[in-house]
This record gives sequence, C-alpha cells and structure tokens, in this order.
Amino acid sequence: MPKMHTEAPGRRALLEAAIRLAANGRCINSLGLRELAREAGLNPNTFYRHFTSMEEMGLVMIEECAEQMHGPLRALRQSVAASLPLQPGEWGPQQAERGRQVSEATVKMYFDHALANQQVLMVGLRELHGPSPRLRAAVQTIMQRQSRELAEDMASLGLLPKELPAAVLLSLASMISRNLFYQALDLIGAPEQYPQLHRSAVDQIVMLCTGAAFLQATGGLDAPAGPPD
Amino acid sequence: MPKMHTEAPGRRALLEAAIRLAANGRCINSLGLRELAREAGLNPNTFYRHFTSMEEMGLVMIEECAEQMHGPLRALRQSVAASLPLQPGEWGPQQAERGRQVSEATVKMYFDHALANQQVLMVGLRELHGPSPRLRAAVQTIMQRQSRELAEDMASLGLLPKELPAAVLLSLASMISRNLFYQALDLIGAPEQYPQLHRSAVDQIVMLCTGAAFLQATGGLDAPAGPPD
DNA sequence: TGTACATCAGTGAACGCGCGTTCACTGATGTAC
DNA sequence: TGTACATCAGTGAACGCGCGTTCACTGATGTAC
Repeated sequence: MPKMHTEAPGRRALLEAAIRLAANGRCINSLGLRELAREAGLNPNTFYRHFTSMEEMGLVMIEECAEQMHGPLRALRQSVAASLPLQPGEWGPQQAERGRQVSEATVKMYFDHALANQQVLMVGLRELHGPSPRLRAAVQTIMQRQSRELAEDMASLGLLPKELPAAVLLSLASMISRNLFYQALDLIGAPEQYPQLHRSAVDQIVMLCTGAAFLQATGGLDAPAGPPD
Repeated sequence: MPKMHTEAPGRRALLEAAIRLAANGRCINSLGLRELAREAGLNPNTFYRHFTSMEEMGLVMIEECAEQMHGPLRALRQSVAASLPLQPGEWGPQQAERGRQVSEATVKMYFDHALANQQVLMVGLRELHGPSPRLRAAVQTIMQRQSRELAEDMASLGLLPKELPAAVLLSLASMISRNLFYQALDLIGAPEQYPQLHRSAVDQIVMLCTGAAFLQATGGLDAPAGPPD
C-alpha cells in the first residue's frame, strides 16, 4: 500500500496555528515566524521546509479558507432554492413574500455558517484590508465570486423582475453580500443579538429588492441625466 | 506675551508620522517605536515624553481623526439640506426624486471628502477591525454617531415616510453609512471608477429608501410572525 | 530688573532580548538494482 | 528479497540585528522672590 502524498503534519500544524493566531486580531504578515512555530509546537526552522515566506503561507491559507467557506455555502443555498421552488408569473406581491422567505432562510444559513467558522471569517476580514497587496487581491477575488454567484441565484430564483439590468443586479448582489459579511462579523462580536441582527439583515435585503423592483417598474432607474462623458 | 499651551513639535511629528505609516496598510499597534521615531525624524526616546504606549497614542490619533472627519461632513450635509429645502406634503414620487438629488449630492460630498482624507479613512478602517479592543471600540463609537446623525438628517429632510419606525430608520441609516464608508474605500483603491461607484452608491441608497417607503405603505414591514421570545 | 531654581522637550549611549535566517545534523520513508 | 542511496520533514545551536526601555545629560522656557 503506497503512502501517496499524505501532507506533512508540520505543514498542517503551521497552517492551523496561523489561523488560530490570526483569528485573534492579528494580520498574517505581522505574525512572527518563531511565534508561529511556538504556537504550532515546532522548531522555528520547520517553517522553511514548507513555505518561503509568510505571504506565501498566507496565500495558501486564504485558498484553503475560501474552499472551506465556498462549498458549503453554495450547497446550502441550493437547498434553500429547492425548498422554495420558483413560481411562474410576473413579479408581484407573492414574489415579494417569497423573497422574504428566501432572505430569511439565506440569512439564517449565512449567520449560522459564520458562527461555526468564526476564525476563517476573521482571517478573511483582516486580509481584505491588510497590508499585503497579494493577500488583499486574493480575498477580493473570493468576495467578488461570492457576489457573482449570489446575483446568479437571485436571478434564477426569480426574486427580482427579469427586466432588471444586469449591472444593477450585480450592484445589488455585491451590496447584499458585503452587508451579510459585515453583519456576520457584528454577530460574531455580539452573538446574543442574533435575533435583531437577523431581522435587520432580512429587512435590508427585502427593502433593497423591493426598491429595485419598484424603481424598475416605474422607470426610476434610468432617470438621471447621462454621465458627463 | 505668554506662550500659553503651544503643542510640542515632537508630539505633532509623532502623530503625523503615525498616520503616514498607518495609512500604508499598517495597523497602529504593529508600529515599532523606533520605526515611528525614525519616520518622525526624532530620537526614539522622545516618544516616552508624550505617550506611555502605542495604544494610548492610537486613541489620541483616532480622536483627532474623528474630529477632522466629523465637523466638515456635518457642515456639508447641512449645506446640501439648505440647497434642497423640504417640501411639505405626503411622501410620494416628487419626494423620491428629491431623495435622489439629496443622495447624489451627499454621495459626491462624501466621496470627495474621502479622497481628500484618504489616510484618515484608512486608519479608521484598520483600527475598526484591528487587534486592540480599545481602539476598535473608539472607532465603532464614531461610526455609530455617524449613523445616528445620518438617520436624523434623513428624518429631518423628509426623505422617508414619517411613520417609518425609528428602529428601521436607524437600521437603514447604519447600512447606508457603512456602505458609503466601504465604497469610499473602494474608490480610494480605484479612483478612476469614480462615476460608476458614485452611480452605484446612489442607486443603492435610492433603492433602500424606496423599498422602505413602499413596504411601510403596504404594511410589509410587520409581516413576519412575532419573535419566538 | 536680575538671579536662582524648576520644568520640560529632546538627545545619545547602553542594556538585554527575541527575532529571522543559516548551517550541520538526524532519522524515517521511498526508490534503484 | 536485500542492500545502497536519495529525499525529505524536523531538530538544535549559533549568527548578527533591530527592538523596547532605561539612564544620565542638555538647553530652553517659565516662575519665585
């Protein structure tokens, strides 16, 4: 039985130690190599066996975190879609009500997932605005993918009028996904406020979608005079 | 002519050096004392003449930044209000159109101010999610005040139905001010996208307000069954 | 008005320490013949 | 199947360096009498 490609335990230990430290308010490249090795229970030198720099390790870490967040979220979102199937017809009050149900389920799912993966979320946040351009770009790419997929889901679930311009849909989706992210962080900071935060997040989503649908219907989205250039 | 209370130049130099360093992607308590003194062109020792720790200096810095952002923003917002005076009557289409105008002016003002005070904004961002609880709390307090004042302005400008519950108004205002903040950061990262970002920010605000007004009018805000507790 | 003293911002040298990095080594696992 | 060799994860000692902090000092400004 060949041992094919098992990961070195030291490497895992280092990555996990890094998550532990980064989750407690540190950004990755402010971690000390010796500090990290101490946390992992390894010789400082072992780091060099697996990574050439903190930044390289950060990229690996972000990649792993993204994987860890992305799969489950997408799966859960599809299960929400399955439990609340699309009804045919024009956008109208019953679609709006269904939108609220979808929002409630999605926000709940997102919040629960965030509570169960606090450390990963914190790391993402830290690096999203951290000092390393490469890590920042990596996290931004992940969040953009998140927004794009949310936009696709919102479209395919029929939560908005079909005539809504794609650009507006994407702007909507990125606002929603950004807000979900930051409200999930609020939640992590104050878990006892789960009901209020959930309610407020759902309200916001419903307002955004309702407003978009209303403006679309009344032509309010094309109102302002063309851009100066 | 007594010399009353002129600030020591070294103290100023340190604070300004700290802003310069922090704006470039560093969070305050990851700054080195010697590094800071070097940037300020001073002896490392001078730090101790004015501050007892980095965190203490961070608090002073945040206090100053808040002052620097807050006054001008409030003044500008009032000038917007003055140039677009309140019209009497129920909330309706003409209020909505006026809402868009106010949003456009406010977003423009906010974005311009952000571009002119990039460093201050970056420092705020960094500490808002940084490792020091005291600095985090300080920035959070400032942002809450910002949200509260925005809510007051939105109410007194009549941008929303008067019947809208205060809690919803505040939730709306905090979502808007948070989004303005983060979109201003996007803008700093990509100033050439000013028109798109401006457009998208205004759309989002208009959608939120329209949705809130619509849901208020149709009773959609009280819909979901009462909270379990 | 002059003199003596206190306060205060800033300097420069020195300390001990933890850091990142390098080097030479070990022992286990995989591979060639 | 056995033997020799290569690879690789991990160790431990040692290096030079920049760090935070302390101490004793300077010179300017403010204050008491």
